[in-house]
Amino acid sequence: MPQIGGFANCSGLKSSGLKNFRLSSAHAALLVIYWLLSMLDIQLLRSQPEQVTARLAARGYQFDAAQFAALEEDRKQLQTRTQDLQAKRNSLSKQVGVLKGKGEDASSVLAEVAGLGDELKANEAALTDLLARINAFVSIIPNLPHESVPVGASDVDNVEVRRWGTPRVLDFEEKDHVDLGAALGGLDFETACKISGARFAIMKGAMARLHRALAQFMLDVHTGEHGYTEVYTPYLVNAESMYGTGQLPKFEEDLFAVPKADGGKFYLIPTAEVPVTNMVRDEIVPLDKLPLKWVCHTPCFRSEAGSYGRDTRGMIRQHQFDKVELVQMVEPSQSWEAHEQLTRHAEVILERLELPYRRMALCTGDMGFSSAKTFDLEVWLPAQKTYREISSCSNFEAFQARRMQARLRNAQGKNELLHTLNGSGLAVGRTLVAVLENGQQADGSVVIPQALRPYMGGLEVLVPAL
RNA sequence: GGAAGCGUGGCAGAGUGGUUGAAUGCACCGGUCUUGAAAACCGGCAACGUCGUAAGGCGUUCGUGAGUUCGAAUCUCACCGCUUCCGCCA
Repeated sequence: MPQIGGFANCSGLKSSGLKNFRLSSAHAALLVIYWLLSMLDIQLLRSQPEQVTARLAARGYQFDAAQFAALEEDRKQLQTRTQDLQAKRNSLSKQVGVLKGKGEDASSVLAEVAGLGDELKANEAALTDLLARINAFVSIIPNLPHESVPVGASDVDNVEVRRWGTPRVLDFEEKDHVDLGAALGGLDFETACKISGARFAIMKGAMARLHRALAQFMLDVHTGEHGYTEVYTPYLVNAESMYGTGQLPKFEEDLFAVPKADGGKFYLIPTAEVPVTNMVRDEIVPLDKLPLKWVCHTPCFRSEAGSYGRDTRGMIRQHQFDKVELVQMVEPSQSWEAHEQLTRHAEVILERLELPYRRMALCTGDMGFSSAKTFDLEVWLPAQKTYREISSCSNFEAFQARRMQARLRNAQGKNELLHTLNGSGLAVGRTLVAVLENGQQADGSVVIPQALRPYMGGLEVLVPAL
């Protein structure tokens, strides 16, 4: 089993100064700038602003190159000046030590260094402030799309890459999973609404078991056949982790937060991507441990702010849903091959479950913030007579790794950022929906896919209660 | 919850105000020797940032942050984490 040196040591280390990302002190800001500067390579922003601007424009982000250049100009000047002053102070202080060591008078040197104090302090403060502004500017820039990503503005410009399976032609009026679930007596949204609110579900009996069976099945395939190591992680994480994978600082409103007694807060994970990917934060992974391949089954919590009115019926869009997540950390040269493999790993689940799907290459305008390229897998839902997203498989290249300072030691003994990838393999709730709707029969019963039957005690059909 | 202690480089472990970015050992890399390997010996070996075409210079970092000081791994305060003992609970 892969092990990463030292990550058991969870003592907070460099990160606790970043709490809530409020740059409350000079040093915190310096740390942010030194450790986490940008999700994009800052050198690239400096050396090729035109290309960066063009590529970001393709995904609908307006990069203000002129403002960045101005900030950089100021930064360069201030930083040089500050470091000169620091160097002077250091060397004079050393002289004091030498003189005192020899028992000589150091008062003239002391007077000289005292004169530096105010200017140095002012410069340091100004630099801290400027670096914080640059960081704020740069940390909300999304990743650059890979050159193979189709250019487009929204989901209508996504490109279908392949298609598997043929939707059944039903000779009866199809039901959606809500009606099927109600008739089967296993899906209950009303009671869930009473005890929690909208966008929650209760599953009972064989339905609950089917849900569990799906997760078990997925885990078994990924661990047994695809070479992933199962991992169990916290569901509550700190702000640094959310920052590392890119949910913060930009998307706080999508998250649920839990206050802590000390005034800080935990965030509920919106996906296992967050805890799993952050396992390598501030780590340097030896080459021979790569690739790291993790599979993780967790609940996911999303506020769904801004999606009022969308998918309000049924289990498609919930505040809480289960997902089996695939995560890989690989050498940079391997990440595109890994992206294809990881996507296949998710597709295999759909095929084993006999669910028709298609693979979509997301266009530049529809991709997530951190992604360099994303394939969505969409499963056929008979009741909606359309394909709906059930998995999203992304290569982030070094984007997340840069923020997390997740590195590998290469063959030359040098540290370099590794590449991170992840994908749903699959979203369990939506898979349940797909199994119900695709397996339905005229009498409202649902045929359980062969692959799941061992997990259902041999049960072949879900039958409506009379 | 009460008491005590600890947090230094990949690891172990020195270091209590002044060329200490940090002794020493292990690990690792290169070399000598050897038919080959081991051993022995010699040499090298932190990260990040920044300036520079480069060579290299400079800055920051000893759990995190704030302070004292001309100067902090070393002193003060707060916080985080870990260990041990007692209590409590399973």
